[in-house]
Amino acid sequence: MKKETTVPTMKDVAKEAGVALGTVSKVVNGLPVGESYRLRVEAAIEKLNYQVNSYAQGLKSSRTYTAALLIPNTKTPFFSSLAYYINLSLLKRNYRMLLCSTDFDLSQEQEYVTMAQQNKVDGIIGLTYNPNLLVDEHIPFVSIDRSMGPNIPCVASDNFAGGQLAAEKLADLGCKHVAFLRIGSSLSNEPNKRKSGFENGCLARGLTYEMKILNDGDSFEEFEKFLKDHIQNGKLIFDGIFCVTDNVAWSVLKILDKLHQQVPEDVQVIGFDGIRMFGDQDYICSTIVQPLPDIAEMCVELLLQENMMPKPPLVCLPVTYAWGGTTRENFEE
Amino acid sequence: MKKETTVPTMKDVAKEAGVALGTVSKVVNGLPVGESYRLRVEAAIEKLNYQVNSYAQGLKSSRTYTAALLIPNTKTPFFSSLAYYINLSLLKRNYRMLLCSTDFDLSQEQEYVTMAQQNKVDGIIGLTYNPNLLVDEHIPFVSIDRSMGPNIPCVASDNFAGGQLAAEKLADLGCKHVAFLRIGSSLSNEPNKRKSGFENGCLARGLTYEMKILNDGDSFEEFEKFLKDHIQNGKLIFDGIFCVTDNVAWSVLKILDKLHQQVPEDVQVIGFDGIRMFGDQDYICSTIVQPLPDIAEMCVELLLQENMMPKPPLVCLPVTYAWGGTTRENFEE
DNA sequence: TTGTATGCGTTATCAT
DNA sequence: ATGATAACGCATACAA
Repeated sequence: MKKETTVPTMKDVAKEAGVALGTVSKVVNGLPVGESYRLRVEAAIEKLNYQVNSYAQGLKSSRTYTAALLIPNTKTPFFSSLAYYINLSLLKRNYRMLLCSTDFDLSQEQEYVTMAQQNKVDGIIGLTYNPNLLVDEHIPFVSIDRSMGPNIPCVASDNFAGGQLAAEKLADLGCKHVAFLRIGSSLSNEPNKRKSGFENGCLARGLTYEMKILNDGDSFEEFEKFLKDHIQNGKLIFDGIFCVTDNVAWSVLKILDKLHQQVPEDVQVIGFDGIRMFGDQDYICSTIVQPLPDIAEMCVELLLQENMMPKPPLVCLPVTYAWGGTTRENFEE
Repeated sequence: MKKETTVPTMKDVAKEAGVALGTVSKVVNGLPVGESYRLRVEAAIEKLNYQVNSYAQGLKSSRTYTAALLIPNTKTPFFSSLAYYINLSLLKRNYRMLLCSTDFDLSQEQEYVTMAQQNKVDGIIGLTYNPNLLVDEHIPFVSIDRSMGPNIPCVASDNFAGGQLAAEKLADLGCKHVAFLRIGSSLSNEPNKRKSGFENGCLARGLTYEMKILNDGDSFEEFEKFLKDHIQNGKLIFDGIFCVTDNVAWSVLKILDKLHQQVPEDVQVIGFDGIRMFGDQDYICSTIVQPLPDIAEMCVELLLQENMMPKPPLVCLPVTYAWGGTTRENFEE
């Protein structure tokens, strides 16, 4: 009483329908075939519950209709939303998504790329941190947030404009002396431009500013020290703070609370990313929103576009400002 | 000047090394082979930058070392964390993960299952909502949070114990009259047991309670109405509220704030799931924490265990209580 | 239009 | 121990 575990193949279908192998193949692939034959084949497929073996298919065509997404993890809201939208965009084109969490591990990143190249996927979308990442010429690769060379397109938000927008918003809302708080990799990537954009915006709007840039190992307590050092007579000398991410903003909000500074009355805070509670509800803070659906769509588009021709090296997508409770709704003096 | 896009195969390696095809295969698979041969083959592999074609491999062995994860999405914190841990557990066993977001779409769920059965994956882990989901006998399937039949193991938190624990905690913290707020599918699944567990706990500890159970289409405003109706002389008659998820708890907290009820002074709130800010920081509220890493590990273990023998139909994993600011830290009268 | 035959890259079973 | 050869399931060029 052994359970028959063999799955029916095209050959079985052909035998069942009393037609040739090739005919079945044509029916399966929607190629023209005699009506009566088609019906018989379809009946046989139904009867045997036949499914094409995509591995045999892939072996022939070297197309797998699968793309790999390399991101650090899916726990962090930004990455998990990104994964969500990229999955959606891939699905729209009938592609499946292989998810590869790298946990910021550089060698893991390389391993995944190598793995992905073993003909398992048609292309890779990667948000990676390994500056020496080796990726084969032959496999389509699209990078997020970091330029990886002339032949690999990079998709990102317009981080510079985002920084600028933050400065402008703070100015619009009445700020005079602001701060920029940053933590991040020493790696050269697109999000680093938030700083320059912010400086630019401050200069343009006559805001004076100070910066606190944490090193890789530092904890958020450094921010607390920094802010504490800038309190005079119980009052923070900044009336606006731009944080490099919503996560930083959120930590800063906790610190400000501890230091008895009212937000947004005493000091207004703007973050970056556009993280929402539970993925789709309120914003955590006032923020510069990254256009995740657009980023995803662009990545997939670039990855799958047939003509390898003119792939742009860098695509920056427009960001928007969203109010999230940590800035004034309107400026009234 | 056409770019040669063909990838080297075993045959190329064999030719390069001057050995037979089979020998290369053995080297690649770590089978015993003459030392000098091995070195020559390895050199050739290195030189040609050869990678095994996993599709050809899969065609032979019908093992793909890939599992599919079916979840509604990766935007919601609970699902995205789940995906993260399952990915980790799979990786530990050298399995890759195909991510399938179903968006709660029942037909989409079925489509994914069918797709997954096309020999693309060795097994499926699914958190699904389609009561009529058809899954082939031949493919290993592990369900999360919902029993799907005698042959499909189901892994879940001990939801009943979780509900009970919530009641006990509220009792321990001095509550007398509490409420249970629930929203969820009418589908029969494990999380539904939170209610029974809570009732059970209330009875055991002499708590009186009321319930508000929303229907599928209802909005959270129903909760607001319910709570407003239970305010007497400006004071809520409940001193404790158990919410079926952290998401509900969070909405309830906003409502309570609007109704000028102090948390946890006037009323204590406990959620369920153990969602943290940014995936790994503070809890959103006091909560019953689901053991996601254990759930993931158990799912993968059950999915990949070789001997198909005695798969338990239902595995319930222990939950814990975590303080998250919406309950008192200790009970003092 | 339909059937037949070959090859995709790998593994495994043979002889050698 | 190594080399040749036959499958694996499908697609396709070619013959009927």
